[in-house]
Amino acid sequence: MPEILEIETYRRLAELAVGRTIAGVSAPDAWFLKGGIDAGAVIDAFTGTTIETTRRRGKLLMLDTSGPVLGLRFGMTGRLLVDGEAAIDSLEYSSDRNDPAWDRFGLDFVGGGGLVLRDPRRLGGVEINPDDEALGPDAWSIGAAGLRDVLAGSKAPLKARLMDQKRLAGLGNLLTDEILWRSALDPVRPANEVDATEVKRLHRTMRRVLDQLDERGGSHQGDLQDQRSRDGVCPRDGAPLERRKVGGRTTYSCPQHQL
DNA sequence: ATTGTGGCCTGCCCGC
DNA sequence: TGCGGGCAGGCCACAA
Repeated sequence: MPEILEIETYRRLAELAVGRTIAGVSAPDAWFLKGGIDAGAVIDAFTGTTIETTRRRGKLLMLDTSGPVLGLRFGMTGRLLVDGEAAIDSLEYSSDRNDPAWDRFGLDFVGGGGLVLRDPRRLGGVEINPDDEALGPDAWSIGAAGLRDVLAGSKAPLKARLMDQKRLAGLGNLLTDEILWRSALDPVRPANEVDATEVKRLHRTMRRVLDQLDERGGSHQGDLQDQRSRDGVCPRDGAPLERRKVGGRTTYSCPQHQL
C-alpha cells in the first residue's frame, strides 16, 4: 500500500508537472473530493493555474500552484500517473489491473499530457489547501530528539503512536512492523516506557529502513514481509510470529526477540 | 485531553 | 461453475 516511500515516489513523478499550466480539471467522483468541496469548486480553483512546486508531508502530496494548493491523498490503493506513466506498477493489496474506470481525479495540461489519481477502493481523496500543519513531523526527516518527543508521555501502544499521523507523519502498517521487528521492540509496549537508548535505536532503524526500502523499491520490500502471514516465522530466529491487532491493525511480531 | 472502536470504500481469494 | 463472506488498512467520526 502507499506509505511514505510510495508517496515520495509519486512526488518525484509529479515533478514532471512543475511549470505546466492546467487546462482542465476532471473530478468525476464527488466522494473523492474532501473538505466540503464539489467538482465546480475544484475546477474553478485550478483551471488556468500553473504548478510551481511539489511537496510531501507524511503521506500527503501537495502541488503548489499559482493559485491554491492541491492536496492529494492515496489511501491504500491509490496510484499516480503523469502523462500516462505510472510511478509504481504494482501495489501491495491493490489490484494489478489498470482500469481507467478507477480514475477519480485528473488534470489536463496545456500542450498535452496530464496527471491522474487512480484508486480502485476510493480510500484516497483530493483537497484544496490541505492543512498539512495538522500532521506530525515527517518520519523521514525527524531527528532522534523529535522521535523521543513523539513517544513521551503516551501510554498508547508504541506501534499505535508511531502510526498516529498527527504525531508522526508517514508510517503505515507494513513499515511500522518492519521497523519494530528490526528494532527488537514489542509493538504493544507503552510508548512512554521506551527508554532513551531504545529511542535512539528505533530512530536509527527507522532511517535505515526508509532509506533501504526506498532503494529496494517500496514498503513491501522489508525483510519481514514474506513472513507476514498466519504461519510466518521470524526471519531472525525462526520463532513462530505472533499475529495481533494493535492500534486496530493486523500486526506481526516476534515474541522471541521483540521485547 | 487521550485512547480505542467501528465504518467507509471495493477487489480479490477462499470455501462451498 | 457461481456465489457469499471475510479480509486488506488509511482515514475519519464518534465513544469512553
